[in-house]
Amino acid sequence: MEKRDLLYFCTACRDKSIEDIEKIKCTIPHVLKTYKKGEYIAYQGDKVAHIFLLTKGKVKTEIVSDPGLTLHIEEIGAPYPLAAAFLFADRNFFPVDVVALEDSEVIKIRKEVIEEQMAKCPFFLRGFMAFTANRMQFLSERLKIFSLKGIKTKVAFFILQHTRGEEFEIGQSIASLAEYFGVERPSLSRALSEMVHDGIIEYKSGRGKIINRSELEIILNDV
Amino acid sequence: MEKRDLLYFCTACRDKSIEDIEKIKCTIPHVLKTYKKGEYIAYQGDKVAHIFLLTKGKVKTEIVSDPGLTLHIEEIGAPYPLAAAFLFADRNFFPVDVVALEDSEVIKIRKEVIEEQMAKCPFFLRGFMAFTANRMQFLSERLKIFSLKGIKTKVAFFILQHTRGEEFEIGQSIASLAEYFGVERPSLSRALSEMVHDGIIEYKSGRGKIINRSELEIILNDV
DNA sequence: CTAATTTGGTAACATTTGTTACACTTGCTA
DNA sequence: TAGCAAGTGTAACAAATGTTACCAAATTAG
Repeated sequence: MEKRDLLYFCTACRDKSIEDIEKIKCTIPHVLKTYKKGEYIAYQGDKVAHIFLLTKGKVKTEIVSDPGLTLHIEEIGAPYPLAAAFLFADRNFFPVDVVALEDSEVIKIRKEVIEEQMAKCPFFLRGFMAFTANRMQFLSERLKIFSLKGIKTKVAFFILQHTRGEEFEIGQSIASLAEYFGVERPSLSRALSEMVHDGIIEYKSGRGKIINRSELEIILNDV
Repeated sequence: MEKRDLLYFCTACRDKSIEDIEKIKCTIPHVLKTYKKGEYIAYQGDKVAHIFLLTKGKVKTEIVSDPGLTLHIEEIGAPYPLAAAFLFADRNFFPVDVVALEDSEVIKIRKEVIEEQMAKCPFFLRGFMAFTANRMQFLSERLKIFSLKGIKTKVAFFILQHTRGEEFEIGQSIASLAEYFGVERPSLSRALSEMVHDGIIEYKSGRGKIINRSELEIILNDV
């Protein structure tokens, strides 16, 4: 473990060199644990009393609904704070099992220690808040896109959000945009083609232009 | 404004009587603003430097993509903290306009003041963290449901999440469950009927029973 | 420069979901 | 008790999206 891992949330430490960080007398009580591939890091229903900073390795989460039958949920790679959303929530228990997919390393910091550190170090407080706020923002945006029905509606929303003036850039491949929307690539491709055909937008190789803005609005407001 | 509004996030104050709260010498610098119906509370692109506690009234958010053409996003009623996700985020500007739908009252507290208060009062810190964590949890769950393709998949996930043993309860009307899933009521109704017909579950008036659990798992893992 | 790989457009068809309308139940109210 | 409203199941049809396969364009590797 590097000391930097422990100061993951501290905006003042994040960019410091390893040497500088060694000099800081900022001590945070914690436990360092290593897990072999296949070991359980946390169990469904466990109370979340620590931050779990995954510093090395990779884990998966799964729901066990019946002995022998498990349901895979997602994979998470280091470095990442596990269970950050649960530590301070009213329903503060693990909704899933967490299992090491590779040999992994986890720093566990007690909730009370996190609270103290936030009270003590403004940079840590800001870093922690920034982490949760950024994640909330990310989730909000994705949920907004997902809640829009119809691929053209998603496209219209995306374009209106990513344009100032008349021209927009997709900034990523069609394939990854389709994944972002949660639809199949050919479906997105078809929707785009139809919108071009209908004279609503122009589009070519990642760049586009709004032709009929009010039509875009209509697509969106019809929802 | 009630003083309680100002201590919205403080878990120690939330349940106190108005009289008790009056006795607390906990002062938080703030600005109280009132807006007439139709007035703008914040503009798209504004830097978010305050928490906006909506204490009275109702607001809407909208994207203005072109003069005269606006896109309605959502309505928010008091009491609710506006822009809580943006205050500490790296991208800390309003993504929307915020407009008063009724005569409204807003408490504005500067970011620095919030930080100080969190450092000073553990109850405020916890309350604030609980608010953001609960919201993150809510968003995560909804996003999970939305990201599952196919109504039966959503149903399977929902059931496996809401059951210990063999029996489950929907705990809400089919209509509101359909809304939660983001699908139409008859579609959900059809999916349930088919699952009953296929011998996967039993279901009657809000209560159900898993008949073929492994089939449920298959539906989910096929995704 | 050419071949190989990736990326994107398109078409035909299958599947899912939405839409609309109606019947039936339940609980409540006049 | 009759009548009304809300909630639900269902069916026929329409519309949207997924699936699969193939080709063309763009990019990369050699």
